[in-house]
Amino acid sequence: MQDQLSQTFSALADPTRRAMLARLSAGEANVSDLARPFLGEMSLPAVTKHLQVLEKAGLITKTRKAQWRSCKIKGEALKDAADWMRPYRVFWEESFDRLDAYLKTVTPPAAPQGDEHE
Amino acid sequence: MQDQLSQTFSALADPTRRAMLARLSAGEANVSDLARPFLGEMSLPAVTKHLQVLEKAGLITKTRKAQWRSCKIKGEALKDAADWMRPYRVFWEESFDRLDAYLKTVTPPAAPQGDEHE
DNA sequence: CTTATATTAAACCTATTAGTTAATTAAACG
DNA sequence: CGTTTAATTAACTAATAGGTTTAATATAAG
Repeated sequence: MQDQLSQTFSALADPTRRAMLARLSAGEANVSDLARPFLGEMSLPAVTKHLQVLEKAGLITKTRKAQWRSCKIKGEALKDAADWMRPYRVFWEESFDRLDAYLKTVTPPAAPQGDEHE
Repeated sequence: MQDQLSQTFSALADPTRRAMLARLSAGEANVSDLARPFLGEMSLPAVTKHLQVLEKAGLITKTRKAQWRSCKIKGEALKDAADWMRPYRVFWEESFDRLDAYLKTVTPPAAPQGDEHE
């Protein structure tokens, strides 16, 4: 079994599943509701599988109401993923240019002439 | 070929690749440097492949210096991933409980956008 | 009890992924 | 030139992902 973070990123690496999360961000929905936009492109069992991936990744929870399963976003796994990303913000923010210049003084690029590295 | 965001999340869904990015956040490094911590667990070609995944996902760039390839983090793809996540913050912040109660009574004003579905 | 509805499970197929080893390219250097 | 060093490509394998269709389960409703 994969580590939690890998499972989370893996679950997010599919446009169908991201669309499902987007739908769920508007509120709970059962499987049929979530399936509707995709039934032209894939079968219901395929939708079930996508939801199982989301559930195993901890991105949603399902609760049973009669014969319907109501799905709901669960924030923790998303938080863990966002937390992992946070330290990398410096690489896309304006401060990056200064950081980049700094890193070039601390870790100089390999010199062309037989300069050994570490 | 997958959409950009899926490729990015997919690239992040592996602990080896995340460790490589972590190493690169400390500054540029060539393939051998990046490989060193993993050579007990996997071969050099395996490392090359991981770096190719990161490069295709736009998470790093490689520049050639003599016979070394210097790898460097490229922020944009990470930014796109972080941007996708941002609207979901409400689901793991303290305000969530109140927001959740609110969502149950009303159609929400600012739902995160789903992907175009190809 | 029977049937309809909502959802999942089982069995299967194909493409992709992550790894391997062996061979190849490319540059630097004696 | 021939060798060493850095890294990639090629060819292969095993496991996983994402889809299918058919069958099963569980609840509600007649």
